[in-house]
Amino acid sequence: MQIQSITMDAKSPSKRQSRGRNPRGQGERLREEIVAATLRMLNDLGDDQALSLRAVARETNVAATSVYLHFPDRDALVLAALERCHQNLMLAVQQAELTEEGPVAQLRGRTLVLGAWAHDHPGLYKVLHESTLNQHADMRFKEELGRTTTAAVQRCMDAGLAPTDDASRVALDLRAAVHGAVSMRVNQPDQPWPPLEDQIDRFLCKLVGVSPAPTPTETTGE
Amino acid sequence: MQIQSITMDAKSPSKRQSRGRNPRGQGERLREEIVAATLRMLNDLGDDQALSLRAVARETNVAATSVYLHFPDRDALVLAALERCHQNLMLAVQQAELTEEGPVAQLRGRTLVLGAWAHDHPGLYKVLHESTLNQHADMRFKEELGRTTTAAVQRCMDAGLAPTDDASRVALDLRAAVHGAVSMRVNQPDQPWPPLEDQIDRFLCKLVGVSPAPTPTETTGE
DNA sequence: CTCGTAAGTGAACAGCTGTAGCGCTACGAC
DNA sequence: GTCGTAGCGCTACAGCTGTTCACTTACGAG
Repeated sequence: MQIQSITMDAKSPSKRQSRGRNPRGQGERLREEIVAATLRMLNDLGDDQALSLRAVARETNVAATSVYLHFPDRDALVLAALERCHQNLMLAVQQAELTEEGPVAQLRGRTLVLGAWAHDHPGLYKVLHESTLNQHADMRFKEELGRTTTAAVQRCMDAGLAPTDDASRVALDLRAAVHGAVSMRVNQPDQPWPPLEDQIDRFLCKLVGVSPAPTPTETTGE
Repeated sequence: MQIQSITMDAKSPSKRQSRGRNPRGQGERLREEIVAATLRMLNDLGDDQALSLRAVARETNVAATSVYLHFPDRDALVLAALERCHQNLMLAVQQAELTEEGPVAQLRGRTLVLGAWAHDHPGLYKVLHESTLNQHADMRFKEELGRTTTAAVQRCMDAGLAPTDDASRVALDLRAAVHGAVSMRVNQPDQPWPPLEDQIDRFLCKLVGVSPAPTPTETTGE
């Protein structure tokens, strides 16, 4: 039903502020603007296939062909944006890990921040983890998330704060559960979901076997 | 100026088998064929936005305009197909539930079948649960899945086979975890995932608190 | 056989898309 | 002041899309 042909050309009245060209040697700045616009639009759309190179160019106040000065084609643009996007996410997660003390609080912190990030950037979360790009493009950079999660779980086990087990398997279970909880909320934002924090704490408790911070009941002393 | 009627559509060699029109009163049969083609293509694409009405018409060997005899517009077509798709899924789940005995086996059976269905129809699973249609269209028919899952969990609790708790909350946790596990596999099919069955059994055990059938290790003697 | 009508077509409109090739223009070293 | 070139724009092509309207064909009741 949605009409998306709003005739946004608007060529006559407020055509384009021409954006002023960058000074010599600073041509790479346009690349940054394009990536930023791409991320904004991908977040709004929640689907990479729906993003057109021309729309990105319009949003950047630039001719469509100027995008080709920095990216060989549309797919390369989207991929570059997603790689930057993933970097941002990993940075947030790592920062959360650094500000917490103790392996359990660190695992909990990084997981909560991941949930919060998804809540703040639902469209990007969708594109990053649920777009068909995952099947057709090389997104190996995403493996980092799996590795660091496993490491965080392993640290809990090493400290005796979680029952020793196959850390990568436990981490996978946790990741799946959290991704599922986040995905449901991202895809059906109007549903009356209970607090994500509580759900994550339950997953940490039941799947990993740690007792999340506030009430530090001892684990079974061994 | 330019004459643009050069395209010609490849009319001569292998255009269309004409499909033969339906007998009087059987016009609804085309509707079935169109829905079936839509589901096939959605499963291949894994994204509703990528499906074009014209492509569906081509796949059905029918003129594009003939689709409008049965659906008011493209979105209505996709929605009708997804509703049928959901019916099929629910049918499979309910059948699995009927062939099992005992609340735990039933809960396990329905969950495993859901996972198997997603494995067999990855694209449809994506469209059904992860497409942007969820945000823009009315897909309330999906609520059925939540209700029946909660009911299945409740039956386990009532039978004393799972610790009594808020059944809808436990069911939501289970659903989230399973959806996450399935979603990761569907979106990155080339990753080396461990068996889904085992993961589901762990979720049933750790999140719901039941002990899945085959190896009947006793619950902690009480 | 006649003929209303159910079933399906064809052409056209207005818009969108990715991409190629060539053209411009203003900055800044000289 | 000159002038190479970095930084970007314009036009065009070939193709796709959803949707509308007028049109045809063939079935089957009478």
